[in-house]
Amino acid sequence: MPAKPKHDLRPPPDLEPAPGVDNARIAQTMQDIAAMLEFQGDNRFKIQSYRRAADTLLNMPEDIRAPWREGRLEALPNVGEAIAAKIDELLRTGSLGFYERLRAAVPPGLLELTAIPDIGPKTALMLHANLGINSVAELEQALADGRVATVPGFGPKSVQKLREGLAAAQKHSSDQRMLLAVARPLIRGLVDQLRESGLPIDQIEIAGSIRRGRSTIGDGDILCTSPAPLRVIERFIGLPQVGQVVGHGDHKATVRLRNGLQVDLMVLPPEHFGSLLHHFTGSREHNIQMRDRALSQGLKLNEYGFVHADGSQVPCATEEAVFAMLGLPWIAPELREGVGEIEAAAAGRLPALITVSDMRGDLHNHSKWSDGTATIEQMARAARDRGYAYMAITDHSQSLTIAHGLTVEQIREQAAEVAEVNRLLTPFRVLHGVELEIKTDGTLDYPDGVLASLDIVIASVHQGLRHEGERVTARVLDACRNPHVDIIAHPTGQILGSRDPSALDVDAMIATARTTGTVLEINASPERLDLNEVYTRRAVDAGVLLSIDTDSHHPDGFVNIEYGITVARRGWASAANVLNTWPLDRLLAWLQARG
DNA sequence: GCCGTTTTCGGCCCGACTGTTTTCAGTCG
Repeated sequence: MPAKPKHDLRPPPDLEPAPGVDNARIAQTMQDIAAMLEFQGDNRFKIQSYRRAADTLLNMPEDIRAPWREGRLEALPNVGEAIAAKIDELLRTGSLGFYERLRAAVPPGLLELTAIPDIGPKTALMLHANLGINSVAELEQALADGRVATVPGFGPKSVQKLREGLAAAQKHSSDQRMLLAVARPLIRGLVDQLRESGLPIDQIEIAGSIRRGRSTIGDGDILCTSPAPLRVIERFIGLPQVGQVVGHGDHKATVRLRNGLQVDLMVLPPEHFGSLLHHFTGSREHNIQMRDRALSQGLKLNEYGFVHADGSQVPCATEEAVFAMLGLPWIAPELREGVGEIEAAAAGRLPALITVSDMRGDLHNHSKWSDGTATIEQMARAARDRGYAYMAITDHSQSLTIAHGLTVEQIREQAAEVAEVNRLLTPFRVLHGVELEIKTDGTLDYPDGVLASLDIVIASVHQGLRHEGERVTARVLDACRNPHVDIIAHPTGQILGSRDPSALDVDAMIATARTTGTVLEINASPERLDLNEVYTRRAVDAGVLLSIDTDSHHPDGFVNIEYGITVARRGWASAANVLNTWPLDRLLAWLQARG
């Protein structure tokens, strides 16, 4: 165990953390501190420390308030005495004196300038010192009237790059991310064009956050091996989807597609493929930890392979070879976030991650009876054609009028149609269920007697998602405690890119689900992916069962299961953690026992 | 500011690309 000094920052047991101070908020503060220290020309390793601490906070599998309460902030990776004290101050008071003093010292508009491509702290400071520029608007003005060209070191090409960077930043706000389900097909299209180009391409793969399966994507990475890198680069930057060539060299090109997505291509000779793939799959924190491990074994690691102390080089043609060199088994890309996967690999304790082929059915789907577009039979046949043994029809309940929720009478009628489809398709099984509204007053949308007559009940919140945390949490916990409720669907209600998660206390829901035996859904719709990977891992750690469902409204929807599986894998889930990997008879017995 | 299978000091991941500063700093991933 690490033997770093411990200082007891444990808060008094009755001290409530400041509201709104969570992992993301503290991480943002740390990133802002790093940026402001950069402006002050502070030690770059100190700056890096704040950035690494921010990464830790964003990727760690638990809520920061847990280690805070237990006095073990300093046990977190990249958190030492000084940063632990700052986290503690933020949690106790909701603010941080050190941060406020920096804010007062750094001109406020400079941070926003660094959001523009090719503007870092040095460039922003030059613009500020020479032209008094304090904001993006002032930069725009200075570019328009030609003053930027008068600053020493700013030649015509630099000015042009600033113009393009500013235009790109205004067109596509830099924090705007694209859904995995949108970005991945785009990048696959580019890969296919290169593969079919007739150029001598040895291997070509998508890397980066797309390969790791992040739910949203900031940019794309393609890498390939070829004996003729320059020809591949030239073909790439000439592809029709390319809107702007940001840069290109002997082994690397960066372009911006017409829709704004930035894509990097790296090309190396074939013997480097494994090293290259590992390097550009990342994440940054995973790579840093891998290089730390290499250094501790007297090796240097880069995208070309390993370098021994005597300078001799060891290229790796496969990723397995990269990991093996460090005494590790291959680690799945979804786990490579620097959150304990290297330690787990070294100890032989990597989970056997769930795969799409583990799934035996889909438990959350809609038909024409509510807001779906297909009949129950069409949905069932599509599920059966996927090789599933069962599916559930779970149309909306009556309160969700916008989705044509079913009255008690209608859902009773629906039972007959389900029975008829089951007669047609046996041994495939359609479970008759409902997506039951958890109403704004906290009650459920059907009486218990109706719920008892259904095969499966999934409960969810669609209305009052903006209720304050205590209220929305109480509604969900009450639903968990109803013995007829089997699954809580899309618990936080988030819509990626457009609707923030509700204020639901997810940890409280996980704790309650653990005692009530309620299953938590990973909704596989690409825009939901709710639970997310962080809460999935907490649920897995707590021993709470998951259900991965597509929430399909038409027969084509089942293919989205891959996105739910990706979230589950990023949450370290195995098939054993997931209800709908079970065979039908085991599932039925479990549902029967719940009543 | 963090960290330790060369441990409490002296390191810190590593390289590509760009523009312009003719030898390298800035930015990015």
